[in-house]
Amino acid sequence: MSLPDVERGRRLPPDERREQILRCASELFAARPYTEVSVSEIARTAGVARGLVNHYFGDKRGIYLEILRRAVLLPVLEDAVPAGQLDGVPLERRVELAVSWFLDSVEPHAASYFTILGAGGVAEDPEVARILDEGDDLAARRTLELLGLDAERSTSRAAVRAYGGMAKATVREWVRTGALTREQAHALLRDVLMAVVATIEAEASGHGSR
Amino acid sequence: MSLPDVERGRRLPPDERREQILRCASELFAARPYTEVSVSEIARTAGVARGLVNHYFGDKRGIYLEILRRAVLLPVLEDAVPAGQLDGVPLERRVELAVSWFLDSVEPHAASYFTILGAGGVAEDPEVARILDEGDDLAARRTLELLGLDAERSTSRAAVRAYGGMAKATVREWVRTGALTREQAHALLRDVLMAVVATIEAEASGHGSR
DNA sequence: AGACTTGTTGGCACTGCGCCAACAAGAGGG
DNA sequence: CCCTCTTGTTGGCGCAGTGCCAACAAGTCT
Repeated sequence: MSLPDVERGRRLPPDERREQILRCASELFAARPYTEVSVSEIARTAGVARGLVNHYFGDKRGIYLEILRRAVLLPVLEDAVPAGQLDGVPLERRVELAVSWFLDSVEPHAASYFTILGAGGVAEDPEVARILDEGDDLAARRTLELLGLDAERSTSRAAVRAYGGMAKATVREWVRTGALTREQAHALLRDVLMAVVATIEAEASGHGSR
Repeated sequence: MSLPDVERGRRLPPDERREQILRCASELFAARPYTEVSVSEIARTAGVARGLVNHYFGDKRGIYLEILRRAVLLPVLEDAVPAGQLDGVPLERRVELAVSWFLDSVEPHAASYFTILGAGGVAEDPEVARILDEGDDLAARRTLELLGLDAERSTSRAAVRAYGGMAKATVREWVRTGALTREQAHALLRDVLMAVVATIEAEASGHGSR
C-alpha cells in the first residue's frame, strides 16, 4: 500500500509540497468521510511529519475546504461549451447539450464527488455552505448562458440552482444506486429542464419584474 | 439559557430519560453541526452526567443517527393525504396537492432540517446514507400513490427520488436564501412534477418493461 | 426499616488535533 | 571547499473530546 516512505526530510519548494499533500489528502477524503480521515494519516501517506500539514493548511478543516473547493469547481470549469457557436441552435437542442455536458463532466468524478461532499461531519459549516453555493451558482450561470437565458435574473438562477439539486440526485440514482440507466437519467433531466425553462420564461414575461 | 440544573441524580424511567436526552440533543444538533456539538454539552443541557448519554445511546454517532432518523421520517409520516378520497380528482389537481402537502409539512422544520442533514444532502456514512435513502424512498412512494401511479416500479421511484433532490433544493432557495417566494417555489415544483410524471408515463408505456 | 434493583455518576485511559521551539537540508558567498 | 544563513521540516507537549467501567445511591419491594 504505502512505499517505504520516499526520502523523509527532503526539502521541496512550498508549492510542490503543498500540492503533494493536497493530492494525498484528496484521495483519502474521496475514499472515506471527513471524520474518519486523520491528519496523522494524511501526513503518513504523504511521507511527511504531522506538523507539516498544519503548517501548510493551518487546520484539518482548512485542507478539507481546499479540496472541497476544487472538487466543486472542477466539473463546472472544465471544457464549458463555447457560447459563441450556438446562435442558430434551437432551445430543445440546447437543453440536450446542457444535459449531456453535465452528465459527461460529472461521470468520471461522480464516485469520489459524493464522498467528498457527503462529509457527514462538517456539512453545515457556513464556509462549506458558501463554497457549495458558489459552485452551484456558477453552474447555474453556465447553464443559463448555454440555454440563451438571462443569467442575471436572480429568480432564474435560483430555479436552476434548485434544478441542480435534482441533477445531483439523478446522478446519484444512476451512478450509486444503479436505479436509472444513463439514458433514463438523461431523458428525465432533459424533460425536467425543459419544464424549468418554461417556468422561468413564464415568470419572466408574465410578472415582468426582476 | 440553562436553568440551575433541575434536580441532578433524580431517577427517571429509562424511556423518559432517553427521550429527554434525545430532545436536548436534537435542539443542539439543529442549531450547530455535528462536530461542534460535544457529548459533554448534550449531557450538561440535559442536566445529566456525560456517561449517561453513552449509556443510552452507546455512541455519539448513535444519538445522532436516532435524531437523523426522526428528522427524516417525521415530515413524511405526518398527516399524509388520505388516499381514498382522491378517485375523481384530475392529475393536475393531484400534483398541486402533492406540492402543497410537501411545502406545508416541511416549512416548520425546514430551518433545523438543513442543519441536521447538512448542506449537500448526501452523506457518506453508510448508515446515514441508508436512513436518508429510506426517508426519500418512503416519500417517493407516498408521492406516487398520491398521484395515482404505480409505486412499485423501481424506475418510477428513482425518478421521484431524484425529484426529491430538487424539492429539497427548492425549499432551500425559499427558506434559507430567500431567492424564491413560496409562490415561485410552488409553481416551479408543480411544473417540474408534471414533467416528471409525463416522463414516467412515457417510460412506463413506451418501453413497457419493469 | 433493611435489602435489593438499577438508574446515575465521575474519573481513567486513549485518540486526535493545533502549536511551537529546535533541527537540518540545501543554496549562496567567501 | 567549508562556513553561514535561510527556511522547509520535524517531533513532542498540552488540550479537548470520547468511550468505558466500577462505585454509588435513589427508589422500590417485602
